[in-house]
Amino acid sequence: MKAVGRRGRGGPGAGDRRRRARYHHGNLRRALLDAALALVEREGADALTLRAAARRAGVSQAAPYRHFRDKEALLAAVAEEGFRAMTEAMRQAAAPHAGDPLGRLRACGLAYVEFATGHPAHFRVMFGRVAADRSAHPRLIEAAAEAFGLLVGGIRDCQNAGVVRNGDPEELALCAWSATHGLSALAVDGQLDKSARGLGEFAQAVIGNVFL
Amino acid sequence: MKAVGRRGRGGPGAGDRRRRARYHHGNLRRALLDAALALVEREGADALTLRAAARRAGVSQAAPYRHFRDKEALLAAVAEEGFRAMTEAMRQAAAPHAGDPLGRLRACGLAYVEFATGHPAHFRVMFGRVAADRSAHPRLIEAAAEAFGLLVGGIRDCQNAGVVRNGDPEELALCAWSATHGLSALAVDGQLDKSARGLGEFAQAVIGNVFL
DNA sequence: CATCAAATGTTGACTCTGTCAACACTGAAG
DNA sequence: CTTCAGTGTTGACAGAGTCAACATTTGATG
Repeated sequence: MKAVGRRGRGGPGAGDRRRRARYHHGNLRRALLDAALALVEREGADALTLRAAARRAGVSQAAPYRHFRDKEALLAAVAEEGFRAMTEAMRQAAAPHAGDPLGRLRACGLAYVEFATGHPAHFRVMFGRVAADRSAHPRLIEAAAEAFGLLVGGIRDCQNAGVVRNGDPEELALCAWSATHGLSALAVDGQLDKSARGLGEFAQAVIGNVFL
Repeated sequence: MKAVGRRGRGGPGAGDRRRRARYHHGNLRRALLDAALALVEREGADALTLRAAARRAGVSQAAPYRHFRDKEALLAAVAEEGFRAMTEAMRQAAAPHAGDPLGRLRACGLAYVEFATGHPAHFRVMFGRVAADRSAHPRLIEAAAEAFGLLVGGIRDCQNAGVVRNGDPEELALCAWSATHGLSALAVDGQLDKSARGLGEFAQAVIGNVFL
């Protein structure tokens, strides 16, 4: 009698969890996030729907509300994961260049662009409308700040090492960030078709041009 | 007897058009576009709904389908108008600087950023997902190309006049465009709060930094 | 162990949105 | 005047976000 012998939970094809279907999922929040990530990654940002995520996680349509206040909260969480992943990618790209500040910076910028072009839908969620009031999602802000911090720190290191022209670090950083982000955004929006050959080279050129 | 004596067209409060309400609107396409623009401008991109636009134009929910294949087509038209407006703004900003290529370029870049920050929601529509297949909206592509052409042309002029460092023109143009667009996008997404003081100055700095 | 309260899921319902089919009104051409 | 293409209208359907009411677990407490 422990089986939830109703008429099945939801539509057909909701894969059984191997173990007897439990009423409580155990880690629904994480499962919903994974489902949301998968949806964004494979079907685009428009496919990210609370109901679709719930379906994918094998729960009812209202279940997500126990873990996310509303759709905006899910969006924010997805964006946050994106920033963390991008930060990690930048870190790994910079790692081999210990002792070479400029090399690290270039690698970071390249990783930024590659993350964007490699995960366009996710990138769009990260920088899209996400929320009317971003300040309602402090963890999102923190994650974004960490990514930005990597760039700013890299520039500061370059300046300290004397391999970049002088000037207000904050200002130079903003310049570098703008160039990197702009290139990424334009690439993601498909505005750069004509020069489809080597986006990576362009990225290097853009990054290099900013400092010289 | 000419009066359409039914029970009114649609819900209550559909403002009468001063003249006797006509069954045919006369210029619904334009009215819908204006309604859409107003919605985006005053209530954000999320408020842009086919039904809301129809309501605002005083017609039924299905009427828009006589003028736009689907919501995507309306979105594309809104984006197109945005690009045209931005192009016009850049032209007017550059006008006073005849004979001064660098001045023109700076003015264009500044106008680009100002358009973005002055019409954030509209800017988001212009560069958002808009359509899965952008190539289905040739007029949009054309309008966007015209705007970008202004920037690229301005850079070429600077190079011809020798006021910008040498290098592959295409590459430098992309660099300038990326920096300008990136700054705009970051500003619109609210990532630049800490330095909220003078965005205009930053714009100048970014634009100036790219060339030196 | 028995019990109860907090978590966490489920149903069912409401409203809004995009979209379609069927029908109605209008103006212009014949 | 008749007719027809163009343009609007109603009504309906499915899918989405969200909420209220109810069900099932689980863990703390006696």
